[in-house]
Amino acid sequence: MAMAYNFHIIENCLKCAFREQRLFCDLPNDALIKLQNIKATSVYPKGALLCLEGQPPRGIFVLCTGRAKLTTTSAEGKSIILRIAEPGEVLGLTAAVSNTPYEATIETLEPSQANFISQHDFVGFVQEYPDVGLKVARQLTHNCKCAYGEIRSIGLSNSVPEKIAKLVLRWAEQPLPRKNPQELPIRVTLTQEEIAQFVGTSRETVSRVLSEFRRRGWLRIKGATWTILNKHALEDLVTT
Amino acid sequence: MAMAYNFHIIENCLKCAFREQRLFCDLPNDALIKLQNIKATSVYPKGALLCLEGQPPRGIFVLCTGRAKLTTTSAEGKSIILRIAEPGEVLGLTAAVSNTPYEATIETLEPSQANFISQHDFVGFVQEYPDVGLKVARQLTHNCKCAYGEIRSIGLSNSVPEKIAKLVLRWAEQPLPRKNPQELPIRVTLTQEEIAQFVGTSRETVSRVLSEFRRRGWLRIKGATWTILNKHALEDLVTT
DNA sequence: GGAGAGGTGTGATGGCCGTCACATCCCTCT
DNA sequence: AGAGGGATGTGACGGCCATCACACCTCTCC
Repeated sequence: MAMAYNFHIIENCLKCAFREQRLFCDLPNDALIKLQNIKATSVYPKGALLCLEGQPPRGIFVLCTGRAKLTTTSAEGKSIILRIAEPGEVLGLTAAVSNTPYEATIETLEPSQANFISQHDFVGFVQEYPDVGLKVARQLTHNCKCAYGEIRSIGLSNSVPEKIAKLVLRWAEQPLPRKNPQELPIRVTLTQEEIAQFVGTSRETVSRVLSEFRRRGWLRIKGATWTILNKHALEDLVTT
Repeated sequence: MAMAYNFHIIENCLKCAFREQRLFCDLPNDALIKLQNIKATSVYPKGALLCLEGQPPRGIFVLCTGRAKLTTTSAEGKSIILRIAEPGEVLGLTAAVSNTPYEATIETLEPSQANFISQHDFVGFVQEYPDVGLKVARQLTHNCKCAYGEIRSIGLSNSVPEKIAKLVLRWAEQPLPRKNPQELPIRVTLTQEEIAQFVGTSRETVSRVLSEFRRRGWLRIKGATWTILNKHALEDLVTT
């Protein structure tokens, strides 16, 4: 996989190009220098596990590059996706703040870079810089909102097609560059199995629903690139 | 309702008997004095609405006495309970911190007292006292955990009986004083309709499941007082 | 005390979707 | 190139539960 070679590591938080757009990293210089000192940068391949649900908190992760999947698993091995974390998010916060076991298992969906901060350093960092506390609160509200959205999606939708349409439309908010105004291309890196875990259904049902969407000419699927051909139809399904 | 007469209002946060047990109120004296100045105490009857989902945030509420129900509603009027807030919780935080519309509609389940703090005062309060930021983070992590628990409950359970058993067992963690060691009495103030909204099912199904629990001799229901007669059987249902 | 509203119990029916089963397709690795 | 594992498509079947419908019960409020 050539990926490893053109993967760019961000070593220095102060010079990070994304610094200002990112929730947690847009800090005053003195705080950022401290961050630079206490962080440990790591690079993970796709499918790496950053932490495991139920384990005592070791610290937090600032996701610099790549996306990660947060899942929780039941006793009988069934699991559900809580959310997909985007670059810039801080992971493991709930556990670190309340000093309780990790709520979710975090798995990278792509080759990723993350800065780890130990529990001890993190607590000191928060206490020393008031700005950091605010960022922490922001990230936590984001987590809450995602969770509430998930509850709405799972609990209030009537049918699986509706939930899947909802999910696809959410992904369509960040589309790929479009060539044809009628067509809305998006990139989907989740497997059908993962989509099933996201909407709380079975893999087979996802397959069937997507077939149906294609049959009706609403969607085209070619590998990881999906093209929404009839956004309106999908929206009608949701408004139900 | 005689309730109105023996309802005790807590006027002074500094002298509040619960001060130390409560997440948000266990603050240094100077912060508490400030809190005392910016808060507006109100008393609400049962069924009062503190805020409405989708409205711009006006401020936060510290729930001093009573419990409240947080719900979110879909376009077609179906609604689901996000959680039941207990005395001492801070409500409306997600909205206030991120300055976005309220995520939920908050309705009192009992006659309640709440201290309101306006958006403006709250922001100042957080910035002035670092301790407050920490408390805010704690409350937010609590919200997250509740939400994740709800997602697990709705998304990972197979059957409605399982979800209801889970709910009943959660309530059983704070039982009423028990007379008979075999019997575990709990107080349930939710209607079957509300229970249905909590577990994402229909009212009729809740009724049927509870009937079944009674028929098997696992549960006795007399008004708002339920008695768990066979905790083990309920737990077996959940372990599935 | 009677009306009316809100909460609850229960039958009948039908459809969605979970589960099992298997075929196919598409990678990746040797 | 062939093997093998993972991802996907699709049929058959059956059960759970949403929905409709209605009776009854229990409050509250004139």
